[in-house]
Amino acid sequence: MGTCILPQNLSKRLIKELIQGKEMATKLQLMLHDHNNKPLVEENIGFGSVSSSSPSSAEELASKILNSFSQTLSVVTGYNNDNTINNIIHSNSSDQTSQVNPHDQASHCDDPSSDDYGAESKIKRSSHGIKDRRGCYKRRKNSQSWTTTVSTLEDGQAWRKYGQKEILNAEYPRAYFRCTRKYDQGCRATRQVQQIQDNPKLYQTTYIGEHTCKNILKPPQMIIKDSDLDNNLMNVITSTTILEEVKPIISSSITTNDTSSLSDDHHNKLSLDHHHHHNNSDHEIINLWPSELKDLELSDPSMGLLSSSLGVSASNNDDHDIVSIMFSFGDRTINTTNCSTSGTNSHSLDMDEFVDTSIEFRSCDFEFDDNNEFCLLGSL
DNA sequence: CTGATTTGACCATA
DNA sequence: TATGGTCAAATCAG
Repeated sequence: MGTCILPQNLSKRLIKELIQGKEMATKLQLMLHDHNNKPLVEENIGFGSVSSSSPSSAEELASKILNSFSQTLSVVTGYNNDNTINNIIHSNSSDQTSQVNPHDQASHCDDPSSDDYGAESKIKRSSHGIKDRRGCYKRRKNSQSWTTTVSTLEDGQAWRKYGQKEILNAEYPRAYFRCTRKYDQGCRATRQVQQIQDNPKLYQTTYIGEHTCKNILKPPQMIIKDSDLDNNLMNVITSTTILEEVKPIISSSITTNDTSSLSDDHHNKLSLDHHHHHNNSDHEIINLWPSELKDLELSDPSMGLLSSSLGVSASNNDDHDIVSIMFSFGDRTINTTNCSTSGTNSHSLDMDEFVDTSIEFRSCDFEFDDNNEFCLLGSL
């Protein structure tokens, strides 16, 4: 697989929408400010026992939304300028990592009774005289795989380590992980992790196969209807602006032309994941937040990491392009949609789920009028 | 044959 | 008890 390239029309649409999102966030910030000519402050904004860096006011929240838009915009524009996301290497070609395919197997171990991952039947070879079936596996070929360089072993997914091996000409051993749902759900996703020789603080992680289990925590997803985009999409844009806590653990390096955007006052680190999920024939669904965040939230749901994310989705077909951006905070979401059809544009910012006892955004809509001006419908 | 990958049993920990 | 790491052994693949 080659370098991911966002199609130009889609990237333009994406950037445009991000700009509009940024403008909306700016106006939202102003609105919150103008309400009483001073920032609104809520004692309880619904983050539970938030950490010190969680937003403590609607204004701060708006500010962070704005910042997230800015950061995401920087990444998108930077990415599309030179396409240098070096830490994501798509590979279906053969390297030292074996490529695997669930349906392309040949093994003498095709004992029907061994199907469905019955390995956990706990039959002890010693007590039953049954031949040890260790290592009796089905190596797969041509399965989708991708390699990324990360600074942590955590990726938010449930892996179980099943092996470690010294690799020839490599200073560090390679660790093998499988999905914890392998046996109860037959999920065949695996990953391999190996410290990078030149920089042991970084890990080269190779994901092999896709998760087919349902219990893994899934991020918001980008759905690309145009199957032609399959191989050349930048698939994840995640901003962690809101999540100051996770800065130390998110340091997947991203190279863009706009390096300043990655080292601003907020020290925001951005992480790109590449997790394709081909759910059906013509949709590509892409995870939108770094898996590091998922894991962190699992360990401490009060952090609200999963729900503090900027999702960007785009779809593209013959009739129209749709780009939507969704913010969610806890159980509240802001979804912006830009639908362009045959030269007409409409924009809306739906906040119907943005319900909070403190800020009461219930049933209010934001829209762009004919002049493309942002306006508020309903009332706070 | 050799190196890489996976299994299964065992063990540690929460 | 459930979950996950360790590791020797079995097996795959070149």
